[in-house]
Amino acid sequence: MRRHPGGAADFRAVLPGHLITAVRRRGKYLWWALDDGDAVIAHLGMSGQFRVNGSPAPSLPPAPGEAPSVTEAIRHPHLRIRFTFDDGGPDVDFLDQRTFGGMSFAPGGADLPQEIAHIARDPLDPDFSLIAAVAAIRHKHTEIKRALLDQTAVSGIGNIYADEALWRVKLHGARPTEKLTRAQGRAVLTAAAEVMDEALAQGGTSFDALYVNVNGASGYFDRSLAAYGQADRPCPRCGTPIRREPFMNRSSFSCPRCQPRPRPARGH
DNA sequence: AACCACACCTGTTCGC
DNA sequence: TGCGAACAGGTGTGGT
Repeated sequence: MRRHPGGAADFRAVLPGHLITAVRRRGKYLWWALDDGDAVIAHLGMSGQFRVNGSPAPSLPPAPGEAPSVTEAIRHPHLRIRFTFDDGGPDVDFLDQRTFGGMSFAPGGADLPQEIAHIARDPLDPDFSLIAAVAAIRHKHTEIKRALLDQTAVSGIGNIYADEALWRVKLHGARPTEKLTRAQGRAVLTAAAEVMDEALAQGGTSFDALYVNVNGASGYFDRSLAAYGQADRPCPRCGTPIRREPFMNRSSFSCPRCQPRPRPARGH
């Protein structure tokens, strides 16, 4: 509840009596649209997950002094919020190990919460405009990978899918956006959409208990990654060992041969 | 206005 | 064996 004004007590107080009428997303944000026009926003951050109660998870006894939960259901060490419904449906749990994720209540936010309005549509959104996204990226004065991670031109792309998309179109992430051709812009965004499509078909990327669907199942797209996390392993295209470079306090992975660094811009 | 470094987090792995 | 450092990374914020 770090971002919810009023904190946990207020969040708990405003929810009862609402009916969820739709579930929507914008980039990596999700929200429940409520019948009176309000919304319940969620972002999974790095390690957040929604779980439908009854799905397998490591169990833990109630904390000392705490009564057993009403449902006698899963007590998970990273359980942060439990939603119960009076229509008899299963509980929904919000779990988060590293707490980069969170939830908040957004009055009037059913269509699009104002705190999310700056997030662009993602490539899988039915209303995504490739033309507009390419124009927005080329308009920026930065490097292509930074533009991909910045969610205001195109959303939904994180460190993994940025590296995979750049590898597919043979571009180094340090390429300046203002010198990117429209064709290159279209190509990298199309590649990003394809990577995300393929990853979704396999249930997501990480084979790890942190990254699961509402039923607790993990994906296995990590076996298909060409560049990300593949340092010193051969590029699937040319065999050159994949390189790892520090980038914004994290890492970038690329093929030194397929994705040569751009020449440093020369002053005149 | 636009861009960028940084804080926020916890659990795991690595090096000494 | 033990301990601290490094690492994983999305986003809001404050500084430039």
